[in-house]
Amino acid sequence: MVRVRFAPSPTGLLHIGNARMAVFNWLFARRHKGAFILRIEDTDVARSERKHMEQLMADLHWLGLTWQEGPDVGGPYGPYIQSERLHIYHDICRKFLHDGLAYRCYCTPEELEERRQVAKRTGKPPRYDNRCRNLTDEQNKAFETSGLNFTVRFKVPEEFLVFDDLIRGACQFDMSLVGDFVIMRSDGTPSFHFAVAVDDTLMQITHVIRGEDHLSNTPCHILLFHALNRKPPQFAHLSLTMGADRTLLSKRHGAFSLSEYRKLGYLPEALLNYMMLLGWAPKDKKERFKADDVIETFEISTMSKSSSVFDQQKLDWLSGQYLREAELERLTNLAIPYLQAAGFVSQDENTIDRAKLRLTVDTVRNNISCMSQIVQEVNIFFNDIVISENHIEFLSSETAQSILLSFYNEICKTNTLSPEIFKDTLKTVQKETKVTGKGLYLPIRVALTGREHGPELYGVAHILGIDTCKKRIERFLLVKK
RNA sequence: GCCCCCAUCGUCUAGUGGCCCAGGAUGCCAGGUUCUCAGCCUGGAGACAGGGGUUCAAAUCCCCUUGGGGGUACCA
Repeated sequence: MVRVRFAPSPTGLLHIGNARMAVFNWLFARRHKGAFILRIEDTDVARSERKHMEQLMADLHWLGLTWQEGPDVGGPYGPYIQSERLHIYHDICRKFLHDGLAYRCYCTPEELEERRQVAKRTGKPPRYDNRCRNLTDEQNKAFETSGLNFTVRFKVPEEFLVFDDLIRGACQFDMSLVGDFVIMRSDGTPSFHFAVAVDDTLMQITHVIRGEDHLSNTPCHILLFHALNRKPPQFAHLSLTMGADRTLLSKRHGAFSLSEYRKLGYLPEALLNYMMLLGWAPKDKKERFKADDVIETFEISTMSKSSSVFDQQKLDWLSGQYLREAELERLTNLAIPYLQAAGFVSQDENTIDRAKLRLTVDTVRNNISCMSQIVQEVNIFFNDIVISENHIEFLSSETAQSILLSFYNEICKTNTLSPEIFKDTLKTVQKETKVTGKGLYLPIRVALTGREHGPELYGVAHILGIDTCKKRIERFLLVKK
């Protein structure tokens, strides 16, 4: 059975780059009818926070991902939070020490740093020189009794290590270039490498799907799997996602967090679709698809090896497509908080004119790429309009006045202003005034909205309703008198 | 510095030796849709990083260069 995991560290908001890793793990698990596991890697005590973990899970759920095992749902291989697994790492570390796979290192961070600098200056690889590996018994005893802090380092054999990456094929590393690395810090917490290998072993992970930034760490992990007596899982290193500036998308880019997109009112399925398009393309070349549509055909080996740039414009296009197709009722509900925040509709949802709201959302959905943008679009429907001096002058002209008057007389003959009636009305006005095109529409648009641009006029008139339309026209009929 | 990975339109990609003087999408430009912005429709410009090989034939295979990214921590 396939078992994969997404293992974020709760040190901030989940950004698109990491979320994408979760998506492909999830997709892979579904493709192979396996389990998707969420594990929280919070061994970096200084930067990890519980609220981040909760936010992260909420964001993932919002995206539509579900996991079979994790901190919130439990599972047979828990706990799923590394800070709650400390005793496990200690036990295994002790065993490593006992079996001679690891040793205590008494070098201080300052000493290490200095030696690194020296190595760099002399053009040598700045790796740990393994000096504590060969401490004599006397030296070890002396250190032990001195009560000095120590780390535990893993003995890295000097060998060539080759492994097959599902995406990149054969990758090989010369381990003589890698120093003995720390598996247990002096404060008793495990290092990332150690915790990962231990957890992936104990949690029976079969496939490790993660970012390419871990590629060079992989040989270290493989060594640890061997030490743990376990066949290493299969690896698949996905290309990374960059920002428009071609630097790695990171937590520093707050705007690229899942939470941010959620707040802006992007539809989760649109974002999910876009993320799947980064580094992968479906066989049929259709760019709009649901995860369900591609489950059967998804092959991780076909994923791109090169990194990709996150393209906000394409996301916006895709998001717009989804907005156009989404169920109106859903969009209306989604719109309400934004309109409330802008003061356009009441805080009390029961008093909101939903019919009008639905119509409004339906009219402007073509003009926006995420729901928060609705605020700029709908001002004219909820506020009294302000007409500039220029526009007053414009509407005072003889032709403008004749158009407005004709239009006014026509709408007085009816009691609703559906799009059809509006179009018929304009035809009549056109015949009467002999004005067509822009000359015909613009005066009415300006009188009705105070703007020269906006959504389709017939839609605007419909939402405004006949009474408001009359009132707004009346204001300018007075101009002439 | 050293190690590793990568390299097709601005961007995301299709392409696994002949179907490719390279296809799609987005973005951009133009025209259309009896108003505008947008949307939609139609059309257009736009790429195999460079140099060597291998081969009857190379975007596709090999080598070098260049460029980009990652790693080289008691971060993950």
